[in-house]
Amino acid sequence: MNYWLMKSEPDEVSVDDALAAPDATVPWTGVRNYQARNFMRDRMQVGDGVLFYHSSCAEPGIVGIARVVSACRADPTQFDTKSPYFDAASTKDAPRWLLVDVQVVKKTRTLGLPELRATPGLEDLLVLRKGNRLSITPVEPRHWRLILALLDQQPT
DNA sequence: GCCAACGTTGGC
DNA sequence: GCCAACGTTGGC
Repeated sequence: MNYWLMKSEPDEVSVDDALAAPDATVPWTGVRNYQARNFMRDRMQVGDGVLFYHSSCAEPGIVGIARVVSACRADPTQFDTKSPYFDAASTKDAPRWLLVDVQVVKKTRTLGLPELRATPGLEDLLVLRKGNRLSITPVEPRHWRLILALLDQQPT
């Protein structure tokens, strides 16, 4: 059992969009970074915990708890010529890009970056590190526990 | 819109 | 394999 933080731009897929989907489950399309892909391929397992994070928006931060509900498989958008995620160099025999299905367990309050940064014990959370751009990052169990506790409290 | 940080590409 | 140029991410 591992824990992850997964970024989504709410303009594309917000936590509300995911909640509105059948079974509150969405295919995590559009990962086009090898390190993030390899996390899904090599280390993610069904049942892993996920922090649903909104990026590139007015209030970036954690907005929900989710879980991984499928093994990784080929991301169909890489074969869709009309998709911004189309990759002409990928083939169906050897798909380059993968996805997993993610199910929202519950929407939470927005735990924004300033509050995350101000929380003792989260200094090493990868998403807070300067220059971090990875859309999928592993989350330490102690960070996971701390964040879940924070989400149950009022903003500080 | 700006820009720092990082990833990718491609010439050599 | 090196590394400069370029593209992307994402907070502000």
